[in-house]
Amino acid sequence: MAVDGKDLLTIGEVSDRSGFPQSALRFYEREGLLRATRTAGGQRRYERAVLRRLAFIRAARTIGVGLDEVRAGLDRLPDGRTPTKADWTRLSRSWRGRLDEQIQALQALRDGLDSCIGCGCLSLQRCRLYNPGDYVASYGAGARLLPPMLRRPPAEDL
Amino acid sequence: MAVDGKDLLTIGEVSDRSGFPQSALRFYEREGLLRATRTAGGQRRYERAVLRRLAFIRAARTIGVGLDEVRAGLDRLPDGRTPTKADWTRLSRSWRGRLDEQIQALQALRDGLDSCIGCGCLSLQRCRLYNPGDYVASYGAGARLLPPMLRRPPAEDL
DNA sequence: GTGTTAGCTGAAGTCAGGTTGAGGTCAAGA
DNA sequence: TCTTGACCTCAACCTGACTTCAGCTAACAC
Repeated sequence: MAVDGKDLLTIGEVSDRSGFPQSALRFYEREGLLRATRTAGGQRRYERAVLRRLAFIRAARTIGVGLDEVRAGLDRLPDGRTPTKADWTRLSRSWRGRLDEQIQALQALRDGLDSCIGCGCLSLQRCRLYNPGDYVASYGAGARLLPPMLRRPPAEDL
Repeated sequence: MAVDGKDLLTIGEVSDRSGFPQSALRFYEREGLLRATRTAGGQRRYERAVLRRLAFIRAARTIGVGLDEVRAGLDRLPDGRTPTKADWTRLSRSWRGRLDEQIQALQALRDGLDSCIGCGCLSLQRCRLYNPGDYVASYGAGARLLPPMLRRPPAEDL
């Protein structure tokens, strides 16, 4: 494990410590989100800093940031030196506003639903749930507001 | 349009009035969410009630309900008679709780982010953003909390 | 040196929720 | 009747984020 004093990690170790499957780590490397050195035999060896990078990726994915954007963020990290806390903080600060927007969008939806429950309208013209606001509507018909991970199994009382 | 007094709608009319592309209407029919009668020549003719059904589908999709679950909901509508407002209300009431849960999950995420910003930690062990609560975590690694439609283009200050 | 476990690649598959295209048919107005 | 726009089917394709598989090699413990 501790090889020539450099303490590099195998893909299995990175997988165990980060929780990402090895397949995802290889995928992220292909996609340019991670880098790894190789042994003479071609196996990946990761620096410890990759764990922080993966933490960033996990956090970004959790709030719905796409990989393209994650890559863009990671690409702005300083090239030569190991990123500092301040670098990571700068990166994550912009998510706060994004999350706020997402919460507001959902709350608007809920309010719309409240105005529908009881009237049973779901009117094509008037219902706020059917005709969400501009922000939501601008993404076009059929778009998904919420992802699989927040979906529950069908409610019994439906 | 008004054929033998029954006032059936063509797929084009349903598309125009509902906002769903014709391709989606055909897809929903294949998936068992809609039904249509056919003309002698095989063209679809829809009853007006399909518009309300589509309103339900649109609303459900907007809050992130998958088609499987939408179908399950629609299947519970009374078979013989035209659904009443009360039927639709019953169907949509259960979404309220779901939306509340979704909003709470996002708020928890935001609070976690707040505790991270400034410390720049993103610690694998401690960071709440990296290790979201049980509800979220139970959906497994790599899951997406938020969908494309709530994603903004990359922020300039990232 | 041998066995076991871990790792490699590239291609293909998965899932949802549809869209797109080719090639052909129907319905309605002039 | 003719024409033109609307409609039909079936199969293939799309996006995003990965996973899975087959067939093979590396690393390490004994």
